Amino acid sequence: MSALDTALHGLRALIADGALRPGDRLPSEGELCERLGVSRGSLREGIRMLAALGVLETRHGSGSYVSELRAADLIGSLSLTVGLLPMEGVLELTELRRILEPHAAALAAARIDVDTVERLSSLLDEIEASDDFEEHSRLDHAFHMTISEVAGNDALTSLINVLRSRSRAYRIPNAGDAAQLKSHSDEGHRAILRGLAEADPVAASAAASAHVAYTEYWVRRYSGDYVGVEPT
Amino acid sequence: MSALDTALHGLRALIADGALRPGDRLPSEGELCERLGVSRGSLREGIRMLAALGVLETRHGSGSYVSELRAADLIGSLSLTVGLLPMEGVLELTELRRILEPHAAALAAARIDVDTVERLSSLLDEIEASDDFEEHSRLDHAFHMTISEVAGNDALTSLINVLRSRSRAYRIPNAGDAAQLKSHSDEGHRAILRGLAEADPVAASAAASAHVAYTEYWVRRYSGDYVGVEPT
DNA sequence: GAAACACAGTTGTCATACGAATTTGTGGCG
DNA sequence: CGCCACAAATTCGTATGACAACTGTGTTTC
Repeated sequence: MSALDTALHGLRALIADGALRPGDRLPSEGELCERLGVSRGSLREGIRMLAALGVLETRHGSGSYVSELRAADLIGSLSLTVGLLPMEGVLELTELRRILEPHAAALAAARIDVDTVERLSSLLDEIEASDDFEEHSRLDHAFHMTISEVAGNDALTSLINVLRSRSRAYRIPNAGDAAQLKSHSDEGHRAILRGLAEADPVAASAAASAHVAYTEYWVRRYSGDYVGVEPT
Repeated sequence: MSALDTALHGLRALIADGALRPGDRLPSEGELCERLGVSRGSLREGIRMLAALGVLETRHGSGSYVSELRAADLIGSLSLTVGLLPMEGVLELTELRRILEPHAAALAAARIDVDTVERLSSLLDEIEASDDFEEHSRLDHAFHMTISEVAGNDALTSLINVLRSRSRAYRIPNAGDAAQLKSHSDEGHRAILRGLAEADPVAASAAASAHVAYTEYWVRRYSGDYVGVEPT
């Protein structure tokens, strides 16, 4: 077993066994080196790996701490890497969105309150008025994230966030296509909001499903492997 | 910007910009240190972080390589950490399973062939005959993974695998409860398989949904926050 | 009481050295 | 020529020492 494995599994075991709980501070690097029998370099590599996965957080001059170990945070650690996926991988993720986003919309429809509906509505006003790509992307993201937050499952929200972060990065080069996409997207948003406002999970879910499917259509179209007819 | 950030973002940029593609070997650590202007220690910490996230793979004496960057692999990197989640987090994940597994079952029902149905059936024979916890757990896992593989989306399979790996770890201490769980679980498996064999997505999905819900019932029951009546 | 300071403890970074594994080059042999 | 054995070079793995940067705390000073 390599020194790195020793450090990694040693640290993980400290948490798994309950010796270290969320929020706790780890012993200093020097002490951990002695206890685990590895050099400081190997130990630090192990700490970094767990930090990359969202399990540990290190503060310069203070120490390393066990994170709160929320499912949403661990899932969120993927956001650093999904941006590296090639196009084929993005389609797999879009399929996951097609499952999760309608579900989130249905849950949200059952739980949403009037104030949130109002906030989403004014968000759509802004979106429709915006013609700057960056701003539009930001507002669009806020709209969808608000919905999944209302759904009430943080892990679900985080997962949707990770999945969306990838498709969101694309900018449609053709101006005509971009305008068509925006127009259709605006309609889709209104349809989702109608479902939410009427507390109709089926309608909200169906609208969200159509919305993701439309996104997927454009991803396929620009990734070159599109086969079929244009969506209506 | 810290040296570690420099190394991490430098490496990530090499991949994001296309200078390094899946399968490529990275320049040696010495050369990367010069190019990025950081020490070998800091560089290695960056490499380890990307390795933990499934983006890089290092082979002793040979070099570091860009992974295939499959969505399934990146998602699979979570399996090291989900085992550390406290019980509340597990319930969030079970809710995700309640969304994903029925969907996978529905997809599988539309795509499954006779041979696979036969294989699943004999797998269930083994499961029902088994009374060893470890073996039962392994076979149960094989049954569910086969279904999600048939569904045809590797990212979905990997995600379900990660989510299941957590709930699977629990052993029901009470012998009577364990027997009841197994009996009910066996029935659920047969119901799912019937849906698959009849190529009935709705039936398969409903059976999978009930199966996950039953698991969730036991998780809640043993985590102490169960409120409600027993499932039928 | 509040601000400024000094100090100990901790992580961040670098440089160097050597061990361990792989890859490559080389020479000899059939 | 093809193949094998062996040595050399390359590369990652690990350890050590040193110092900078930062944090938290207690103390001094006004």
